Amino acid sequence: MLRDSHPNKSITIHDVAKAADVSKSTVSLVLQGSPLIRDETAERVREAARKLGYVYNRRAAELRRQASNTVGVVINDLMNPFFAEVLVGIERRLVDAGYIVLMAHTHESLDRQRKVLASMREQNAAGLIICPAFDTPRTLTKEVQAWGIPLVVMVRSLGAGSYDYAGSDNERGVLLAMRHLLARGHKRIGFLGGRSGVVYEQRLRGYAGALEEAGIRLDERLIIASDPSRQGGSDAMAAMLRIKLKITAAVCYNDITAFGALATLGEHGLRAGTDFALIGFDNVLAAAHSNPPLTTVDIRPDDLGEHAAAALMARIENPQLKRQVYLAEPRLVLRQSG
Amino acid sequence: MLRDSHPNKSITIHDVAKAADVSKSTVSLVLQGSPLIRDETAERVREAARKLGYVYNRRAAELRRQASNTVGVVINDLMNPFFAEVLVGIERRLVDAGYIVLMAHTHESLDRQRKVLASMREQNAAGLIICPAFDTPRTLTKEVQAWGIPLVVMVRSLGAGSYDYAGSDNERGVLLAMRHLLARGHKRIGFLGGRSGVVYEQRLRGYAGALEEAGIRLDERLIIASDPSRQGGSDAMAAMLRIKLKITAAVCYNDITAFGALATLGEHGLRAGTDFALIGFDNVLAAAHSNPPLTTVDIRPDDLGEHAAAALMARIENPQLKRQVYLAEPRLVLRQSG
DNA sequence: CTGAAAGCGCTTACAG
DNA sequence: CTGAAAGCGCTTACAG
Repeated sequence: MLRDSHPNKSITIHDVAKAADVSKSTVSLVLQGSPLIRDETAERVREAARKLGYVYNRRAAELRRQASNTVGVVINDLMNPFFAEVLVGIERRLVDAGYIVLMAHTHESLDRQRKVLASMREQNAAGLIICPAFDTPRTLTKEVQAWGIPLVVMVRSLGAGSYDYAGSDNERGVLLAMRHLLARGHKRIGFLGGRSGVVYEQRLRGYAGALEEAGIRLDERLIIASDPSRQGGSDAMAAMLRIKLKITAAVCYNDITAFGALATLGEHGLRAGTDFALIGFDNVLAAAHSNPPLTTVDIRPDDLGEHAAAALMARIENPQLKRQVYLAEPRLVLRQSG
Repeated sequence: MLRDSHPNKSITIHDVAKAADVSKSTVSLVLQGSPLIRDETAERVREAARKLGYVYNRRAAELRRQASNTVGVVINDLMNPFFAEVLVGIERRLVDAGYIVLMAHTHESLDRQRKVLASMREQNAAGLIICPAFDTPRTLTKEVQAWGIPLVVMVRSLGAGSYDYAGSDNERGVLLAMRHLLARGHKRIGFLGGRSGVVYEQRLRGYAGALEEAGIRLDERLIIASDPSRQGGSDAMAAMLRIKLKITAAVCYNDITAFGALATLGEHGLRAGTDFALIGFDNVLAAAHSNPPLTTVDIRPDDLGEHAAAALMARIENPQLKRQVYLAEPRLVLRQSG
């Protein structure tokens, strides 16, 4: 069987050199497209390489050059389409620039996060993009920087510090959503889902700010915490309906909690947009096709990923760069739910 | 700034050896936990390594050992949560076994697929898991095998051949869904969404088979093709409602097309489960929380990913293994939509 | 324009 | 139990 023979595993520039009757150096130079080599020689070398089925061993080259073209990206919740879309953006930008991505999923496990980070370090990653798991110690950024590896933190800020960051203006996003609801005459507006973490706090701040702006006193009972998941959103909406506080609208922690809320509304014979106004956050692809389509705060997830990647590459290019921060400017997308 | 000094980049076993006053060989042996080294010496070496902040350079080791602990996985549609879940399963299994994953996204682009595959080859991947982009030539498996790289194809079969494969019994899945609908008395059942590809053909075969089993003539007009996306499902459902053929139920190409269909139904004031019976395929996480919750064919996406990973590792261990095929056994999950 | 030599950070026979 | 030497597949001064 072909796969047993590993036919090309043993073919190196040395073999190509012999075949083309030149030195290893010449082969290497040709491979790098160096203008130092005469066209005729170069062609002969390329021909030999082709004929032998030579495969460049990039890792060997990188070892020698003390370089790396792999970037590690660690995601903690790929089941949330938001992160899948961010990842797509990151990957696209990185691959276009000639990098290749080492991807790891932590499932919010600090332990796993620690392990994959160490692993990526051993793999000599040129840089790291990480959305930290919940409860990640803030010292993480300093730690990674001490490793000498360029880092960009995304989505979940890790507090003050001199690390690069790509996220969104969460406070303003919720503020926009709230203003919209307020302008439509809603008085009793809930904040649905989510429970903790910086993102949660920032979004909640937007909620509080909008209320204050409108001169409405914040009623703690209208803030219904839950897991930041579909199930959580579903449960939170059930709780909201149960407490009967004449809530007529809600902004959700994120789109997936909103989807869960939509499901619960449906089970109660209610429809967002007519019986209740519901707004999500993120604008994942699915938001345009939920039932009903979700009004939400758009922070362009894939674009966010691209910015994270761009920041990392800039940092790799120039470690001296001053702190880079990308904050997606939120934009309210009106659809049918609210 | 710390990141500029790359403090550990230069520390090698050579430095550790000097510090511990032993040879490089000894350090290497200690790092590998060899029993050949006296405890006392080993401890001294470990201490020195710790003190110096030594980081193992796995790639150098792999170059020397002609080994690799990275596995490439190429996905073509990460925006479909099905693939995100499959990827999670793959990653989990692989990382648990000590591998690290190189991940690439092709967006159904053959060109990109070719590039990332070549890139993974240069990176000396120990194996490859790929869900081929649409229209991938069937020769791909032979090509990759000729590279000497263990391969498992997932989800989209590439025809007959001696490659390892992880997918699902699509025909039977749809058959189960159809039988359920038929048993509920539906006569005019549509097949919604999707357009081409093996998976499409297999699922359609299940549709046709069930009809035949029930003695119902297949009416081509009830097969409404579309993009295999939410938008496609939405459009397909709109078309289905337009043609007024008294269709009372449908099975969808997959869950995301079903989600789109749900949205269209909602826009028409209809609700799946009462006004129309709708069944999806895949059972992505979101299916449990759509509005209404989606009855669907469960093929346990993350489990499928784990099986793909397991098959690859088995192949890496033993290239002589006979062909491995994992076909997820579909199971109908009854929820509210149908 | 091209070749010989050294070296990237490891491991692995081979001695002793 | 430990060390000296060779080598994995490359690149890069340095000669010529």
